[in-house]
Amino acid sequence: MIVDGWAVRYKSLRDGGRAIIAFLIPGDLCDAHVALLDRMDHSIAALSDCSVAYISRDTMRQIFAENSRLAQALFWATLVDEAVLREWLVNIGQREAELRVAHFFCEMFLRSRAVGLTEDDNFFMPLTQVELADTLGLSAVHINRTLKDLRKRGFLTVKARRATIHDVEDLIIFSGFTPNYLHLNPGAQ
Amino acid sequence: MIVDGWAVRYKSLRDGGRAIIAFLIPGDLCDAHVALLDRMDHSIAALSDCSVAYISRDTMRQIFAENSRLAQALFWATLVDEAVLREWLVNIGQREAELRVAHFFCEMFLRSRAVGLTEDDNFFMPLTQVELADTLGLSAVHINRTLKDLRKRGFLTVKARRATIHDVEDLIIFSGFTPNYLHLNPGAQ
DNA sequence: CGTGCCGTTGAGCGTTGTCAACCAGTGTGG
DNA sequence: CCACACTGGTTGACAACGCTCAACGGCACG
Repeated sequence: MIVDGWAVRYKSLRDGGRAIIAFLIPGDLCDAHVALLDRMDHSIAALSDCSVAYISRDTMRQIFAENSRLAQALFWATLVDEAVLREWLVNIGQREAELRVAHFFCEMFLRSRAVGLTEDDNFFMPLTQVELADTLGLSAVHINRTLKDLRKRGFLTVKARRATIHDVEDLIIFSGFTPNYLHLNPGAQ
Repeated sequence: MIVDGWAVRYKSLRDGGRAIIAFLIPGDLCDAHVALLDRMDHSIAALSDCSVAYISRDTMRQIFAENSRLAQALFWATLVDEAVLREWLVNIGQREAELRVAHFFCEMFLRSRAVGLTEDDNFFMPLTQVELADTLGLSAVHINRTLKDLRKRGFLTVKARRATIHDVEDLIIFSGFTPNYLHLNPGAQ
């Protein structure tokens, strides 16, 4: 489990490139897979200095054997991961560049805020433009131009590993963001 | 759980369109979510006549409480779903149209074969070109042209709700397909 | 003071989308 | 039995979004 910093889930491509599949921020489980799917089908790397907490394979199995509430919580976390992945698929498959980037920043801002990592309207966002490109299925050059446009329109600014969202409500409306997929009220029912 | 036929997981878009997120074929669990995430963040629909088996919410909870091996199996199935989603993300984000379509047919062929639903080199594939477009983040027109190209190159043919893969090995190499993400040997460790 | 990474900008090109027309197959009602 | 409508597939022309290549600027680091 990530305790501090950002990590990244990615796949390497035939042509030497890489596709970024998810970002892990504090509070996220990063490797529930290993306990069950023994072959990993992707890689994980730190993006900044990170602290992580280990949960051993045996502990995982014990949880399933002895603590059904915890097992359900783990299952729940995985289902949320899946929901996020589905939304990324929509974002990348259907939205054009400007909305795509805006949507991504909406998500990361709300997720950061949910774990208390925002300061007013800005948050820790350590990605380079190349990394954003690998994430959003765009070229680095186009990411650059798109960020410029979003800045010019007054939506957001990225500087020195921090992103500032000038008006979250505006950005949510602009990008067509629907926060429900994040299932941010944990275990709610 | 789908027993017979194809179903589809999708999200409706602001502009009236829809994004297709996954296909469910016989053997797939379609709604483990409902038992835990009470709000559904997407929709499911049948694409052909379908038979389904119901597992009640209570049964799901009982499984977690009383049968850790079954709970693990459910968890495992969800992790595989997630792996497929990740690969779709790569496919749509990084590959150009022809490879994208080829990759998709590879996957559906191998998944169908794994549940014994292929006949030699062809299998049930009920999607229209519009549905393929909503799946792969391309326009219907471009799907049409791409299928034409793939046919001309001798890779695959689609006709009357069946797809024929002329040489799976060729198609796998062409599309850069790596089957490991499907985790097709169930429960292996 | 160089070296290297990251960000920025311009020019030209290519893949893919849009619009529009048309064809083939199928089911329906007169 | 034959219009008719409807759905799905096919094709062409043109526009646009995003990519590639290339050059350059700022900044940190050794």
